[in-house]
Amino acid sequence: MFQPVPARPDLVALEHGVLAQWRERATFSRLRAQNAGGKPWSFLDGPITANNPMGVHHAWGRTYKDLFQRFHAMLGEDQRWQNGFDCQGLWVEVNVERDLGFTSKRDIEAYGIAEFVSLCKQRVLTFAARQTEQSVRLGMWMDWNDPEELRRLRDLLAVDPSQTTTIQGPHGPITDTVEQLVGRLGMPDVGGSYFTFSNENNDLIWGFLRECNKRGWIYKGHDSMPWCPRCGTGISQHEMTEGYQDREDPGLTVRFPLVDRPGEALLVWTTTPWTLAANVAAAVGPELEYVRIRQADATFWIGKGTLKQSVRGPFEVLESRKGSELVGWRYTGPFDDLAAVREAFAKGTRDAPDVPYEHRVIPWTEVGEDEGTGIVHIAPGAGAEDFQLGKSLGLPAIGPIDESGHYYSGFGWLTGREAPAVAEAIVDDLERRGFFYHLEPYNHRYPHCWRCQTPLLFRLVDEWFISMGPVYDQPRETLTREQVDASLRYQIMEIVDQIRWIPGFGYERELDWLLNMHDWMISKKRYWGLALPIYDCPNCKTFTVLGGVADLEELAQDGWEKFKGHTPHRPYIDEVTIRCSGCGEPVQRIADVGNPWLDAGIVPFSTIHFREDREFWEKWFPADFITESFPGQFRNWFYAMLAMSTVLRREPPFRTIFGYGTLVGEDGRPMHKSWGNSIEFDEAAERMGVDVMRWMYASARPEDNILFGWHTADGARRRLLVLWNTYSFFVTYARLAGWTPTAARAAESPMDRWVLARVARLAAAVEDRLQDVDPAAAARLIDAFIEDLSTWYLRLSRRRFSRNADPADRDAAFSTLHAALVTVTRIVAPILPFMADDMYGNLVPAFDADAPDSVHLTSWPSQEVARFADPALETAMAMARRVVDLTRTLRGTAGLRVRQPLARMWLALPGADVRLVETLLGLIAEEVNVKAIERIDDESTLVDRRVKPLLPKIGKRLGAAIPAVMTAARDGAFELHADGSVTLGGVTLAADEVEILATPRPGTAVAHDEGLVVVIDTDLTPALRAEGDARELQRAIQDLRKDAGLDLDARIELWVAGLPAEVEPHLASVARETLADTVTQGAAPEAGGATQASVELTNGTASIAIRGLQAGSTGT
RNA sequence: GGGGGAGUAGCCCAGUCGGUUAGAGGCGCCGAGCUUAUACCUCGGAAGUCGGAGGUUCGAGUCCUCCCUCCCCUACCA
Repeated sequence: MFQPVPARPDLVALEHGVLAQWRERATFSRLRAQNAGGKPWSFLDGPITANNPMGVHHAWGRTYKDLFQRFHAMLGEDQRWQNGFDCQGLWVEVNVERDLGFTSKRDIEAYGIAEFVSLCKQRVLTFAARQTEQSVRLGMWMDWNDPEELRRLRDLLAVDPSQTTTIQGPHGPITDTVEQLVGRLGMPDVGGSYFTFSNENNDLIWGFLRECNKRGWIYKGHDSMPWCPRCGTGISQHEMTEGYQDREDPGLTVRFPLVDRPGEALLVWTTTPWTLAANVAAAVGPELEYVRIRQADATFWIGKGTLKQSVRGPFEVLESRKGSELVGWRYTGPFDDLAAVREAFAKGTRDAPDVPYEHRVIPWTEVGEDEGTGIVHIAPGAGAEDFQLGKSLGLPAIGPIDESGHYYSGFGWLTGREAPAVAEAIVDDLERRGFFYHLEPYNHRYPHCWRCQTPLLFRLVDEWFISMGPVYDQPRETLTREQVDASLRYQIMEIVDQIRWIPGFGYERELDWLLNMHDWMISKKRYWGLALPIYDCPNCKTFTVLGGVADLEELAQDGWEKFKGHTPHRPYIDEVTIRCSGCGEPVQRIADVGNPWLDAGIVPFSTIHFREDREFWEKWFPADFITESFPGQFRNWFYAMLAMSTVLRREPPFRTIFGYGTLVGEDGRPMHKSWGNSIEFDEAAERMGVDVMRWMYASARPEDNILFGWHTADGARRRLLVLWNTYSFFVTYARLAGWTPTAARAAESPMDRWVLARVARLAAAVEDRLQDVDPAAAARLIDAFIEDLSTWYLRLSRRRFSRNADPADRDAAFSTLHAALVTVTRIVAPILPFMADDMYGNLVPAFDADAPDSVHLTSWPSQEVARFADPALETAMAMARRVVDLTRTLRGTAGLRVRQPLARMWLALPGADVRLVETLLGLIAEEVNVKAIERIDDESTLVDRRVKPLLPKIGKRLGAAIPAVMTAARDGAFELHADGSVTLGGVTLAADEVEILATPRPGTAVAHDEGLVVVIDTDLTPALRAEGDARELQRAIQDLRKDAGLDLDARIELWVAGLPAEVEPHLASVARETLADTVTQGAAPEAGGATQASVELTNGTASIAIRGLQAGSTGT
């Protein structure tokens, strides 16, 4: 017997039960064993940052990852099932700093880098364990580490990283120091998720960097770079985009008095007053027009086009000149007395190093007039474009601030002060000294640190880059081999060409990024991350890039013993000096750590053992499939993998990339705790259940944002409950009937054959959609099927499952519904792993000793059910359903409820499948409660024929004659010819250029749709009315049974009073349908525990009462 | 600033090669009906200047031009 199933399931409890069962039965290990040796399907997991608990947005992507892995497992394909954690970088550092209450890098240095780095590792282990547990809860099947073991390693690491311990690997126990075991996580002997902080990961990046250096692509850049004063590090172009925010800055207009033109001054505008101390020049547009104006006793030079926005108060224009005429004018800078300025200027320019430099006007074609004064303040030490401009003219550069954003010494009263905070003081100072002109707040988008939201400053620094190569000003297809070989970006583009991008715009977007990106800045002046293997000799200016820790050991001069035994992280790695390849002097590693996208970009190599097991690597590389949320990844993970694979192999690291959008609250706004639209993963899992979440995710259109919230979840749950209710119905009635699955029997009735045909098509169609990476379409197909199964198959077949049904037909119905449900559980298993397995577990294993005990161990069912396919039957059934709809509409307008039987209806059917539809007439008649259906033929007086010209076929040919033809068609003014052609509107159309449809004659009570015409006989005889009354009576009694909470098979006593005589003949059948053992004409006895009601019938009101005969019946 | 996408019913959104009556679907609303699997489901209804303006065409939600709004990518305009 099937286990009883509640009508309203507790999905969360169900999920916990299934999780326990998977654990106890080792279901996942058995699946892996079962598919071992199968055709490989290589999924590569993009690492999730192990820095916080995972959120519902992660669950979206992880649902995709899991559903595709499960689907391919059902195809029998072998997989690696390796999850990944992203471990290194500023993300983790910032949180550790916050926990410690640190505000600057000085705090970290004081605390100790070794201890700080250890805390970063511990944090990663903490959240790797946490995310592992959450992912398991989501139903994600991966080769997970035991979270307790990760926490144990973390705790041991905190106490003493050098202590020895033992963990269980897939091939037996492994003993090593805690630090080394942590560094070996994810490697073949240790197993489990990969961690990007692993020794192997870091080491392979070193190899990649050495390869880049071999080709001359690594260089040290000296530039004005965006810089976060809080984090104390430069911000790369990749990171800038994420940090733009609206911000109000002081819009300050200052006067720069001209040295050679007494009484005249330039008006210059800036939004960063702190950079004025680094001013070197004032730029004008050589082609722009500038005017000299008089205001009170002062005269100013200003861009003509900026007068309106920049000049306050009345003024008089004195003269006008082109910008090029201003070039070379000397002016007095606002901070010329500062030692740092004097010192920088004393060195002169590149072209005249012996003559002290003086502030002057320089030309710059980029100067515009939309904002400011048309004269641009240039500070090469505090702005990127300024730096480039200064460099091209050989001007000096003044770098005013240190890594925490404070002025260096040599800046007088500014020294030691925080640059962004001195704006007000500088304004006061300038006002006092006569440099001030005007100040007003200015709102603009300004770059901020993506991690800590601090506004960025521009600072003169050295950073390390991988050159992306030249951008050629010509179409890609015209590039020569030599050009491509000289430019990494075009090499990557060739790789991008070989990848399938879903959605398609990802392809263009990646190419666009590659074409426009700057060189890849790989250095970060921080602590926790890849130790860049760059040894920059201060002595001879050559730098060495190592290709692995083995190189380091070989070249080590000093400090190897201090490093030995540690993972390749700061501070220990910094202890080792090597011999400079240029001059032989000892040289230290640069202090910088690496860009974290190097860490994630190498995983197509590091996680599949590129170095230590080439055969394995070749089996799994390239990945068949990756999927990630696309915001950011075109310039981050996707880019890093593409770049690294291009350098190392010049082949694609993955074949198909499936990107998806952003998860927002159900109000369409980003989730935000203070907006009340934010939902934590754990809360969602335990309140809505993860199958519901997975259904929402799978159904979402990936390229759009998904709206996630409790209400949208309710919608998804409703859909799933329809499936559940079908299953619950089946189990309830199978138990009542004592039916259990037996050898499959051929379905005979059209309805049974139809539902099996439907499920066969579903299996094939879902397979097709999932193979084509279109889960949303797969979910839509499943959704439509559930609807068909419940509201058509089951609705019409319900009586066949009842106790009174014909036993053979009832068996057929049970057998069919069982087969359909079992197949559906297998189809939905990848998306709804819990509900599917729970249903399957009840439907199958107890009755089939050969069947797997989990749906996830079954194979994809499309082959097995393919023989049920029957498209013609499906088409005919669709027509039958439309007939039923039309008939219901007619009954509604005529005020005839479906319970009221009708004598007959007439039906006009178009098309060729008439014979097939005829086999369905019985179904239609029963569903719409009519005694007989008559076909309407062409000669019928009930319908006319109508011509529908097929416009796409005739449009081009007829052109301007169309309106006349269409008017004639509408008016029915046409002439039919024997060969099927039609003349109308003065034109003759061939048979294949028109459709002939039936249409109701005006004035008839009919419904129609695309030539399908339904007419009902609304004439009610007394016999029909009596029969309707009987149905009414029967329904009222069933309602009473429901009210009384009686079991489905409880027998009852029935009393009926006031029943009109004409209904009496039907009483016996009413009693049979309502399981009434006794029927008494008259009122129920007083105080008999009976439930009563009254029923409105055609000829009066009847009173009814029932009493259950079955002891202790308290409902289902 | 440059590039891409989008704008269709109260909301989320389909809409093919241009085809005459704008609608697959979902949510919501109104009305009716059905029902001992389903506080569910079915049927019907209301409601739209297809962002705006021009153009091409026998015919435009669909193609073209310009404009408006939103989103995404990209960008240090001082």
